[in-house]
Amino acid sequence: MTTIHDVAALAGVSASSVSNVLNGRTDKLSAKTYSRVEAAIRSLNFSPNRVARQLKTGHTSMLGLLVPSTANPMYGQLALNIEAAAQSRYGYSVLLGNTHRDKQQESRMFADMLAYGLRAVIVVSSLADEQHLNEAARNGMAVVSYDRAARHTKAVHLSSASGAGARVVSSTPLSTSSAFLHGDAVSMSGATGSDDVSRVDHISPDNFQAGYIACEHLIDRGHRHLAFLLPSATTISRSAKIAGFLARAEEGGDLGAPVLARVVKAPTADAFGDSELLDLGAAMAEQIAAMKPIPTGVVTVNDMLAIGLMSGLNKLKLKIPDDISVVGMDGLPIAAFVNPGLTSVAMPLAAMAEAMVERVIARAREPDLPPLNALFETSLVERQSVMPPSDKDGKESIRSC
Amino acid sequence: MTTIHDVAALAGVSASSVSNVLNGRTDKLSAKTYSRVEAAIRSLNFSPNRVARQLKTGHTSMLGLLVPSTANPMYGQLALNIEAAAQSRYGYSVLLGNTHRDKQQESRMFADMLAYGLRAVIVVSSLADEQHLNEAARNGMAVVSYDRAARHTKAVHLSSASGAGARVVSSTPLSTSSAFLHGDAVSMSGATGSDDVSRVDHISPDNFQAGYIACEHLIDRGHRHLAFLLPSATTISRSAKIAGFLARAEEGGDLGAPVLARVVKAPTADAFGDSELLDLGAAMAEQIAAMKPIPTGVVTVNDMLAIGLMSGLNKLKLKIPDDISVVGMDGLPIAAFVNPGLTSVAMPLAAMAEAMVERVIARAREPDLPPLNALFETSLVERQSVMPPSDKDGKESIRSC
DNA sequence: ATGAAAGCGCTAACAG
DNA sequence: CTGTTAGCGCTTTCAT
Repeated sequence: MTTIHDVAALAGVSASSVSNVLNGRTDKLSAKTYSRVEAAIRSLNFSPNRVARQLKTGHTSMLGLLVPSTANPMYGQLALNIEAAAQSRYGYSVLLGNTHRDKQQESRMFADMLAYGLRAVIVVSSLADEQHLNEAARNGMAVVSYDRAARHTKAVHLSSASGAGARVVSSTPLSTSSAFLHGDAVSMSGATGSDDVSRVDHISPDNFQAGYIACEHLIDRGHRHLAFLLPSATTISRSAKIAGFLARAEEGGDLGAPVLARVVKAPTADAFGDSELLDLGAAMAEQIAAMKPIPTGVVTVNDMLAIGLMSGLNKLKLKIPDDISVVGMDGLPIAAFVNPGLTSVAMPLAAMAEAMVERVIARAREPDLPPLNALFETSLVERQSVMPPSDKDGKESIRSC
Repeated sequence: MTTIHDVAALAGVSASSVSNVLNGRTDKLSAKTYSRVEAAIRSLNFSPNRVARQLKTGHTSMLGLLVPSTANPMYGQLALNIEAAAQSRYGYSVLLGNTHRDKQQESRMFADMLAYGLRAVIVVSSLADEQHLNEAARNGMAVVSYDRAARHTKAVHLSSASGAGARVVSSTPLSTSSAFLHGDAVSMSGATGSDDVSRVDHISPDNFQAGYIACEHLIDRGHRHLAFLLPSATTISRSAKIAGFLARAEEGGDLGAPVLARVVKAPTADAFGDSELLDLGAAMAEQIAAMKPIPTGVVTVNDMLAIGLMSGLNKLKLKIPDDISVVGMDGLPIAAFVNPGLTSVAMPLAAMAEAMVERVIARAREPDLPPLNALFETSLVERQSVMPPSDKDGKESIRSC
């Protein structure tokens, strides 16, 4: 391995001069020395050892990324977007960890990253508890958390360098029943005192809004018997989605027609992780089918679950959307290619990815930034999995061939 | 940040003793000193700085992973499996890079990883050219390449620690027309002399076999007009799949009935990457529909392309499998959940991931290992996207309701 | 404008 | 058994 000293020797200067060239300190060298050193660097094809540099400066261009599972296309896509933004805009590389939403693993990975000298990590929604995140932040990590609705958010506009129309909204516009959200979110800080302000930044789709929109779409199409489907593990984002869903349901249909809205969770014993959402959705079809009255419209907490559910329902001879309408959340590309195409609430993934990268790097540089809680707008993308219910009770309809 | 010296001070010993404890050199310390140091470590919650350690030893527990795009569930899954194996079996972390099959990016990422002191990287099939991989290997990297069929393979049995039934076969059993494979693969080494033995290890599904199996399945079901669909960019693995496909087609059907087999590539101008395979498949439906005679069975180079294709065909009023049968390759979980379920040639992903991790770490430790070329068996998983053709010419059939 | 020297936190001879 | 010493490759005062 060629070192800075080899370059120095070849150029006939000292190591410090080479270092100065490497760091672009044009002012500290004569033009001729500078170019002589440059030539030496090129001719040796020298590239400085980042480890040595990091040991000296304490800085590294590496950022941590913790997701539940890259096997879930949602997180695969997110990882792609984050890596692209980090790489192209800041020259950062990403160290990846799959947490499976396991707190042990997550903590261990944080520790690893800390030991590697990383100062910036992006974490995707783990369980409700946020203590380990705060701890990492206290240890000098810049951490931005994805998919955790903030508690008391004011409208915020993100001054993104790319500024690509990423609009950030507060959760209040839809706050009709935001007490639900807040009531639930109270448990978020766990044991920490209420004034132990979180040192982690939050960037998230507006999950309350997503639940609200999904529910509203079904109601607008005439559905009155609704269900919200999710895995057993509770997360902040899932709670917010439920809250939005229920809030809209409470508002009722036309002329205040009552809407029956139920939340159905997988059995707590379910052994499905984020890599097995499809199987879980399929398995839960029976649970839906057994409900009385059977819901005519169901919204799922994410697209993979919806796709699994549709398949399971199909096996049970329940047709989508004829017998049951389904709306997912995520807006995955693949959702357009299942049959029928899945109507879904899309999240602005690329914009959020950029915002997270920008933010985590900014905070690593400037730890005393005021905390950010940014909620990104979601939007409904309509496909073929929703239609009006065949009759008011959601009984199976008779269709002619 | 607490250092080894803080620990040493607290325990009343020297830094070296602490170091010895950290590295488990029980023999070099008295039992009592050892436990005193351990106590100090615990009480300070000390964790050694890996950067400093790496600078000193030259070793890091980080491995590089280069994939085309984690947005393709195939690679998202692979990333998950690799990270899991690396982490749980060796305590390694994974530095991720999305290459988009771009040689520039790939080379830059290799350089980055080298600068970070990584000594092990796993790369997924980039374009045909392998020079940059060899160069990295020459620079002291252990590189294992995924999804590149080896040229002159002898049967190899992988002595995997997990040994979970991962059977490794050579490509020769199916070599009826392996000349095709070899002829194509000749371009693989590019400008390097033939004796410049590749220093990179190869682990791959048996792509020739996969193509062969897919074709055979269609032929067995009575199809005689076949097509093989793929993106414009040529890779080693794609060539091998085509070769297997054509080889089986040449063998013909029952009693030597001739089989018409055509290869259809996306227009070279296509702007679709690994993140847009679904769209590409959908877009290529027209190409298929316009073929004369129209194929009754098509196999695609991967599942995402197949799923896109089915959707596109569907829009063209061509029913799957009634009008056209489709078989994909990869065996993605999601393929079971589209409608109809996609018949696909599955690759033993987890086993390959483990083999790659094991191998890349082994070679990093022992650079002079003989090169490995392991081909893993593929297998057909039947779902609902294949049925016998409705008539010999593949004309659209009339179905009664 | 340039170089000498110190040191980031750790490990590994080598002495004692 | 334990401590002293040197040094991994780089950056950064501080003299010159």
